[in-house]
Amino acid sequence: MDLSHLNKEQKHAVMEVKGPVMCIAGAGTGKTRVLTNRIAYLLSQGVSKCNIAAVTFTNKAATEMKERVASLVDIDASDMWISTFHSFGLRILREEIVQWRGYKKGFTVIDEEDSNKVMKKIIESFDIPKTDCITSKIFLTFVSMEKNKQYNQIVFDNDYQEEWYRKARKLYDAKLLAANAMDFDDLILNTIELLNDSEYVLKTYIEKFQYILIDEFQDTNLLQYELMTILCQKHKNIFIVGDQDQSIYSFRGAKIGNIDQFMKDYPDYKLIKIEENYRSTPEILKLANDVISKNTNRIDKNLFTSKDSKQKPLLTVCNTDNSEVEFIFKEILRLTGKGYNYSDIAIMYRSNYLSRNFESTFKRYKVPYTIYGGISYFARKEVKDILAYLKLAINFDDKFSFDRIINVPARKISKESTDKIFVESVRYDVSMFKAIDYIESNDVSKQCYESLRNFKNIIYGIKEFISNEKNDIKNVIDVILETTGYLKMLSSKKEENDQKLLNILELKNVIREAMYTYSGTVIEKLTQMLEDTVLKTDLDNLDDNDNKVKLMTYHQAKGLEFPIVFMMATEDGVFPNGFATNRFELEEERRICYVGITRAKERLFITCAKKRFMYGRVAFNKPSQFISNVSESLLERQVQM
DNA sequence: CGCACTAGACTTTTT
DNA sequence: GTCTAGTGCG
Repeated sequence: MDLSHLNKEQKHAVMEVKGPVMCIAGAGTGKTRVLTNRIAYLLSQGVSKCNIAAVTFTNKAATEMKERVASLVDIDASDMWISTFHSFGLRILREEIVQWRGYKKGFTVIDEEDSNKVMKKIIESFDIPKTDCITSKIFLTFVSMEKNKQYNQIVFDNDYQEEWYRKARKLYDAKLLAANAMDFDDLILNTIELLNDSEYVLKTYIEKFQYILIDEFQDTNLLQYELMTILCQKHKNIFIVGDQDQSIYSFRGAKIGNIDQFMKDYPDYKLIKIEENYRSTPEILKLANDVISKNTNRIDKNLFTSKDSKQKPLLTVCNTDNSEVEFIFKEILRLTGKGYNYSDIAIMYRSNYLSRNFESTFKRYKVPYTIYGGISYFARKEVKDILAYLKLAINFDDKFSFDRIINVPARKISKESTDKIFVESVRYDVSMFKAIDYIESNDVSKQCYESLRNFKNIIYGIKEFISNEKNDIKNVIDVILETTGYLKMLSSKKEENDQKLLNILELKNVIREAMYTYSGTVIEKLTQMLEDTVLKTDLDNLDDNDNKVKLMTYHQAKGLEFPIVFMMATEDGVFPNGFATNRFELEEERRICYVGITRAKERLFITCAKKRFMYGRVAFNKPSQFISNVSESLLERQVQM
């Protein structure tokens, strides 16, 4: 295999295939290239593709990795174990669980919204007075912390809270199990437990995964690391790539400490540092290096580049948030006038609300733009509603889908009536859907009784449509829209529901695509697609090469690069965020800043405003300490008139 | 059951 | 300032 396009360190990281390897790859040093080439190299050395596992954090990264491996060695990589941590766990669980700890084959995975609904019902059932310390949100964070073994992070306000939490936790587990459902954390936790429970399963997978690769290692949490540790215990060919300076998810449980743990667990590990950056100009890199050098406990590294010099990053101190927007726009117009495309430009900020100022100005200047953020595609209410009909038609046992749509659109089926159905379903040990048959006409209102019959017919209608292989399967979306009355509901307020309808119709494309990507009968393909959508946040193909200015948070920008980057609202209290107080939190903010700077390839503009409207008040902010502490020579500075 | 109103919150969120 | 979840009324 040809590795001549790699530099010395990259080559080393690709070819050092035996034993534990830690690869420190700074921003823009070709991390993905190393990973994909390493997998390709393994394959070219005769390693079978089923003996390799590679895990990342995003679907996007996983898809990209698969595609690039496939093109490097010209194989079909679609069935390779290259996936997100969660899909990885799910795949093992799906393959191995027939009957396990009460879980049955065909279990469902629920998202945070569903978890929240479950917890809310539990707290309601306690029938205790409302308090600030007993909310579903707080309890769910506790559940997640417990599942992730972050026991030390759980701090109860008082005994009362702890007592109710313990009860809630038990009920939460029981409800999920009864519904044959797992939450996101369970996908990792249960995989570990299953491996612990079953000698056979453990043996299968530790034999199987001869080579393990972990991407973005700095963002792994305790459980994810534990899972991979278990799996590589036999072959110990574990390769981790990461950059502790880009760890910006500790609020989600990411543990930079896993890097130290790795060094302890595998004392004979090999360290490979990749420091040559292929992305940014020397001026941008110098600033990045200077900013991040103020963090403590780093494995020291110094990015360098052989790229040509360009202008220094420019800090502009603006008077107000509005004049900051003006400044950025004038620059955008100037740059596009010089030949840059809109798509070369990204505006980045710490918090989503900061994008608000831009919308009206973008429209006024007629500059095309996309603001990233907000609710992701598969989490949208209307999308989930339609999918719930499809899920229920395929699987009558899907309690979460049943609850979701039994009265959406409103069809006079009250909460009391659904409670009655639930009672019947428990009594006869059948699904909620089947339990409708046990409801007598005098149990509920006449309206409700009719609606229930009708509801059954709707679901049977959908089932019939998807069972007939002659039908064009993507049209099931039209069938659902029509028969459920969903279309009628949306038409009532046309203007504001237009986008919703478009989102729903986009599902036709999703289904069409699924017919190509999955195999089996139509229903099998649909089932797989529906299982996968829980773990998807956005439409992969929606990330575009269209000629628009992109606006996003630094978190969303991780892994991306742009010729021109504007870092706006770089002010103390905004960035670093006012919530960050202790040293640990400030260091994470500084890493976010580092991520921001290193997104830029050619030009970096940093702006701040002396006066800003925040939360309906005027705030007088100082320029961010991250930037104002930087040595004089690294930055061009200007103050707006 | 569904709408309208009010209180309160208000970083980041790969799954 | 703006969005949300939760309450109360028709």
